[in-house]
Amino acid sequence: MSPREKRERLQQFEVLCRQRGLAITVQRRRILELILDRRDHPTADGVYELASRHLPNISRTTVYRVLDTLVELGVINKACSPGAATRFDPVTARHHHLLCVQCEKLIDLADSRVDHGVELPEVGDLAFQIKDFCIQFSGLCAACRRKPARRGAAPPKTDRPGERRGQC
Amino acid sequence: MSPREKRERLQQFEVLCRQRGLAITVQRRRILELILDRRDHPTADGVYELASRHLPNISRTTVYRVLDTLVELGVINKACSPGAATRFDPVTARHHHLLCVQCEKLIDLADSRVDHGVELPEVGDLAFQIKDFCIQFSGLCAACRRKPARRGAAPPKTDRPGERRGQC
DNA sequence: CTCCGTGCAAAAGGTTTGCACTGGT
DNA sequence: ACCAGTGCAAACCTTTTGCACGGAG
Repeated sequence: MSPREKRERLQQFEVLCRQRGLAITVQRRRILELILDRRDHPTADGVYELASRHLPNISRTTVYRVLDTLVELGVINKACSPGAATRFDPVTARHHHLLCVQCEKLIDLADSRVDHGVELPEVGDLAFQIKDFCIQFSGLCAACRRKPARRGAAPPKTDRPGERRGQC
Repeated sequence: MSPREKRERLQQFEVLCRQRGLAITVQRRRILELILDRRDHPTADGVYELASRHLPNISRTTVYRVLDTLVELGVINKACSPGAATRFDPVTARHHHLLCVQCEKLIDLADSRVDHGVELPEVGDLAFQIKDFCIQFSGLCAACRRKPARRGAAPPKTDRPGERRGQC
């Protein structure tokens, strides 16, 4: 990530913290910086490794908690693992998923019109051989739309379209 | 799933087992049946719960092993969790992922042309409010294309396109 | 009859929680 | 000075592994 973009992201992070009354601690700042420098989707443990170099006394617990916070602020995203445990799907034909970002319910979507427009990307330079794809739509399920908010989460903001909430 | 389709799937399962010299055990058959009846993406533990009703002495270990086997046979799919641990992504703008089904490397794909064709599905009946989406392309990364196969996996079959290998 | 598959127990990750102390605000 | 945030340890949950027995081929 470019130094300029990185600076902007850090600034955005501080603004969000102040908005929500969250402290801007060394740990939060440093961990965010570390992740912004990465393009390889580190695991929590990987982040801990990296963070340890800068903050020798940091604990894994803190790393987990900070990552959670950063995800809630929306400055980073979780990749994969909507729930803790792996889930299994009897449908092996191509289909897509609706993931509720609140209760993490996973719903099959058998609408084949959806993916007709998807063109396989050109990945010649990556030498990646694509075999299939799956689209994950994220949002709120019927039940969660009725419930106002979840514990500890931000107050219900206006739903700016384009705002990123899902994880993938 | 319709009784007819279910019967077909079970038959396909038995054929695949015989092809690969795998035993058709009560546990494998029953667990497959259970999952075919579900549309709610049960976790391994959920499957264990269900299976326990029919096979009181079954162990969690077996459930895990059977699920693995069924996924390798291709009669069910894993949903989510390419790796054991959650991974974090500094990129919060919409982008997509290339997932290597062998080494489980996750690569960002910033090709916005890809998703221009995606039309949001009609989910009025589900009352699901879609906020965003993410496409996961699965296949083989450059490194794994060079390596022949992985431990214990099926021998390198011809790559029929349309064959489903990825998990999502 | 021969192994593959199972069950049990124990270990190995990954993540969360309770509690006391420390450092931002 | 107050309280959110941290560090430590222990608990917890999910998954994997080693080993001996039993049943499918």
